[in-house]
Amino acid sequence: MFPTLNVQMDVIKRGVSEIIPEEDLARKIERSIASKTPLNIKLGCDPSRPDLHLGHSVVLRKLRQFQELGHQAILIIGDFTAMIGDPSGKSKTRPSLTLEETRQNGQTYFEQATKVLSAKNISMFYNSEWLGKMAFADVIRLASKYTVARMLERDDFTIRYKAGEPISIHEFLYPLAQAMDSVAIKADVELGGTDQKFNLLVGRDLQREYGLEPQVALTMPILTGTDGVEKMSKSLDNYVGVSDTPKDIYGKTLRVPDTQIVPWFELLTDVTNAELVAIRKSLAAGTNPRDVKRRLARTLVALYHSDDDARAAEEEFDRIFIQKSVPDDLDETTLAPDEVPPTTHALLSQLKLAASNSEARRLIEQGGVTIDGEKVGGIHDPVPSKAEFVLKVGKRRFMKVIISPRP
RNA sequence: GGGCAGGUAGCGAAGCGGUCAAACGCAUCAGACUGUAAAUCUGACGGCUCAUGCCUUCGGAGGUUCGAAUCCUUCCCUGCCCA
Repeated sequence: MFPTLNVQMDVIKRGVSEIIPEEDLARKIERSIASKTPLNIKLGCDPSRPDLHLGHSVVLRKLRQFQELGHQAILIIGDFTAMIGDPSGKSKTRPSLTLEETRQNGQTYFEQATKVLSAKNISMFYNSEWLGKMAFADVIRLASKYTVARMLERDDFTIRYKAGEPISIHEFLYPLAQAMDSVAIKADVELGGTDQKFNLLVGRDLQREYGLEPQVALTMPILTGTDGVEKMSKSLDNYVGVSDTPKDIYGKTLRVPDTQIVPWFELLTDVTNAELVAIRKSLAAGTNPRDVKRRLARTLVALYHSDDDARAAEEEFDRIFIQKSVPDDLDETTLAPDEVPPTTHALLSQLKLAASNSEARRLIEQGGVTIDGEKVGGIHDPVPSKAEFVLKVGKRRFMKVIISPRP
């Protein structure tokens, strides 16, 4: 029923950052095999940001591998914490959500997560189920099980404390709340990014406190975003969304710096370890990284869409960037003749291709605007008197403008 | 509760009565180069304007002044020290 220990460990260890402690994991797996009982593999999800990107997929893919080995995936939607609003990571306080919003986001999250996860061996819980029932006395009891000094060990807190940045009391409660989730569902393994290490370890401590066997903490590397520097995140706009169109996945992937090719292959695709070695070798031997990256981009599109989409995305990309032609499926706008402004400059802001008139002026002055391939020379240039034309703004914003009377 | 230091454009950070739409760095956008890049170079980077210029910004609200991001009052927020 379950693969052997060695087979399982091989699969599980690929790409991971740390398994703490590894012996415990081996022991749990052995027992699972012997008793024919799947392990509970926990993953906490933040419903305040339900748009999943490839960064999330790193951990989700690991969870999927556990599923394929026959174990039980348990998604915990952190609706309770989202309702309070977590300001951690200093800057802005996240908006608090209503119960309905968290449910809705949770549903969205689930839908997107299942693009990666298997529909079998999966269950989902909202942590308000147990956290919402705790009385203040329970919370105090919970808080008494951990000390300030140990909390401050967390890297994030240490840094902020030293830098004189604010840390709210309730931020100390988040790791404890997350740990309570592990207690509630009796997690055997909890997955997370390396930035979750502390929280995952608190889970171990708390499970012990509550008389359970501690979970194994398994951390995955943080995926670097399309800028090749920062962690992939929506707010930095260096992400590739799992719901992005084939065109976007392909284009964004190709824009990633070459240094990310191997890590992305390792963390985001199913290429075998042997292939990974081969890819490394061929890059070292001087293969044009572009070709390897094209393969990466195709692989990713195929993963979230289909092989056909991958091929189409590549053709489209070549058409736009190599042949400098226009894409296949242009956005179109139809304007009645009396809606057409006198200048291209005005047209840009009217069509929202520029955020403001100043922005439109800048784009034109800097030579970033073309009409049917002809550069727009000045901000007073009139809109061409054609029935339709293609407006290109910057490198990749296109709009087909059709001028015709309203029916 | 008391003392001190702070809150400036997306972020970081100068400025401390006029020459401030506000230096500089990062991020961003456009152009050149290229492999689609990355790196590099050039330019832009509050809004309106062909332009001279005008309008709205320096935590909030008042005030002093011909003139305030800069001074005063007060309120809010943050950090540190003392209690």
